[in-house]
Amino acid sequence: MAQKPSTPDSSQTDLDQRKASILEAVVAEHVDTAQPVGSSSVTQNAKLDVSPATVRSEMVSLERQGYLAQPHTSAGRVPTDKGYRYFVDHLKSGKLGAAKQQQLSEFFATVRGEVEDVLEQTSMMLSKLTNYTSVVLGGSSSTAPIVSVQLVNLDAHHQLLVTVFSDGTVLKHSVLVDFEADHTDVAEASKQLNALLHGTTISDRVQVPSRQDGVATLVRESVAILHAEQPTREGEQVFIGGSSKVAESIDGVDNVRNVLAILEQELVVVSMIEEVLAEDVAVKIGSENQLEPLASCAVIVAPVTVEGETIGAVGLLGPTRIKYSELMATTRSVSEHLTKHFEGERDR
Amino acid sequence: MAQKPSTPDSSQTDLDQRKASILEAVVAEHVDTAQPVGSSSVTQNAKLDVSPATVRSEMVSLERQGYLAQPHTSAGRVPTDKGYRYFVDHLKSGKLGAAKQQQLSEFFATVRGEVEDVLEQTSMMLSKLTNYTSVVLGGSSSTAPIVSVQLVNLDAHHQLLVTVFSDGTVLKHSVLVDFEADHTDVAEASKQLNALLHGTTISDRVQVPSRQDGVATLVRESVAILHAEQPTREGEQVFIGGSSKVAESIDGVDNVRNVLAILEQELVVVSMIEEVLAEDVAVKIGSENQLEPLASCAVIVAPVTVEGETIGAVGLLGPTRIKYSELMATTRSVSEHLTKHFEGERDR
DNA sequence: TACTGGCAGTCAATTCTACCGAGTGCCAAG
DNA sequence: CTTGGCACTCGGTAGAATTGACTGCCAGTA
Repeated sequence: MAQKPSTPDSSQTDLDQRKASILEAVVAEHVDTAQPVGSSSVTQNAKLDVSPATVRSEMVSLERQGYLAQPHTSAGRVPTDKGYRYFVDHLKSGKLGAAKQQQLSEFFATVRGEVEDVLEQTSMMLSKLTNYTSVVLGGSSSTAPIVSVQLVNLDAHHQLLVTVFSDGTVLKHSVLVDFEADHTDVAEASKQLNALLHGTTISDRVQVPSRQDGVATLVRESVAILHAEQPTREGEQVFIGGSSKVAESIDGVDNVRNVLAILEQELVVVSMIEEVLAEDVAVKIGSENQLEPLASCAVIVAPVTVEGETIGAVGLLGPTRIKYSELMATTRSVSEHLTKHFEGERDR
Repeated sequence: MAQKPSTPDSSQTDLDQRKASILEAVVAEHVDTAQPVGSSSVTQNAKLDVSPATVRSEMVSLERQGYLAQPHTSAGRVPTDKGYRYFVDHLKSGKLGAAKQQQLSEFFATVRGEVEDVLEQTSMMLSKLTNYTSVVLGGSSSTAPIVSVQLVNLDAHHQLLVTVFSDGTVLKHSVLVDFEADHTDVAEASKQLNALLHGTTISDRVQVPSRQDGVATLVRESVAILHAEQPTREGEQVFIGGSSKVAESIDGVDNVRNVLAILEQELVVVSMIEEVLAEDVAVKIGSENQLEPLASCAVIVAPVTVEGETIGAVGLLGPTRIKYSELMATTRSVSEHLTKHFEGERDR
């Protein structure tokens, strides 16, 4: 009785038709009710013509394989992370309801302003739309060409480097030098920087003057600082919308506290999202998340891509019992809208 | 028996010595234990040489006057908002513990970087130090003189106005015009703007050209946009540190949710803080807050003032049962440190 | 007159008991 | 392989009893 030869070689990674249906029904109902689901309600909701007893024995098997779990004897079953994973993997990509589609279109038709504002508003909108916490990751150090570079004299030893990119991004950095720079030096350096960098991107390398005078030093320093932007991914912006939803959707004060604490650490959020994207997965369920406090959470992420380059991402954070189909569709749709939005901007 | 002529005319706004001591003891213990406090523990902790019975009758009187409340018969007493208010008003400004003073000094000795970074880090530090949520409000549209103004051509109808202030603040705005502006127009407008605005602040009014050509229009638009900054207080920055602490310190999921929702709305936070500052009060307790969801919260605020002008504020948000003395001292100290920090920067 | 100790009364919180019912596992029959 | 039947388990709920921390009141005392 150790092995069940029900359907040949199907019990390892795949489930037979009926087991799949049962799993699906359990997921659906548990997402809906937040309660463990029993064998009889499965027979009603799944379009299976079998008795509860049959379902029960199947559920025992599903539990052995790790797809379901029992909170305690004489309770119904609850999907495990593995169960959700199977469910998600076998989801035929659902479509977004017309109403929501409409709302999204309206939002993106009316949204205006700086890149940051668009991303922030998107994040808030997404959270309001779904009632979950949203995370929007945007435009790391811009890959757009530089439109203008300017050094501003704060005082003799401190300059401020202000860089404007063609997509409207503005970056600023302190530049410290160990000699006294006067206004004319700074103005001259500014001029040279503009000549040097205008039209380039931060990943382009440029020839810098090697002279040892003040102006040349300023120019070298500034270029170095700008180029240093690239690898560190510093300047990545994170917009979190609806952190209050955490309190609603996650239960257990401790869990809420921990999840909020994670959201506070933007770097952690960035790496979390990047990890999800790196593995080319759109969803991380419960313990699949590296971060232990997220064991009770599901994360859904979709990239925002402009001309083949991933320039950001939009994500949702909720409990594992979440409407995957709908929310995945929403996330994907928002990311597509954003992509279109930014491509539109670029072409103008 | 309707009136108690115990001490002549003292029962209206002020409390006699003993009542004050009792109130203080109740506040102290309730802050500590979160439990209603009974008459006998008051006799032990307050340095009063009276019996519990006496304290009880005094507490009845305090309750009649609205300083204390009973959750139910046969429970101890809890301070009301009015009780806390009295306590706070009669607090001799406490001193900060040496350890915390040390930590603050160290932090401010090592903190570096752009204004935004300093404020953000301060907010995080303050939250970590106190274990409550902190709010740091910073540098509205800078009052510092303008160092440089620049128009950047995004496309024919869209320009980006980048303004750099002497304190390192950078502001950017979209400028839309209904004619086609080419690069030379924009460059010329940029030049004129610099000549016009360099050294002025946004509250200074300047003479703008009245000609109807493109360049003049650009200049007029830009100046108008900058001057519009002042009244709206747009661009006010809010840094919220430790929102996860809300989950710890406020009880009731609904309360947590509501408070978090408020913190999400930055505008609301700004107006809340400004209201506290406007009334020249440092503390708002419970129902004193205009915002209904904050009825269970206390807010402590201190202004950051540079050369007589309020350029920001630092605040703490916690439950009403909070260590007022210590946290007020901490808040004040941080605001002073910030003041010093920015004055130092300005003088450099 | 102001304070005190004593005492009866109140009420939330805790514990316990009993019970219900949803749901299971097992089994023998179809 | 499926099914109905049945005994069993165990969380959740409701009600009763108990506990204990207070209070308010009062009569006695300095």
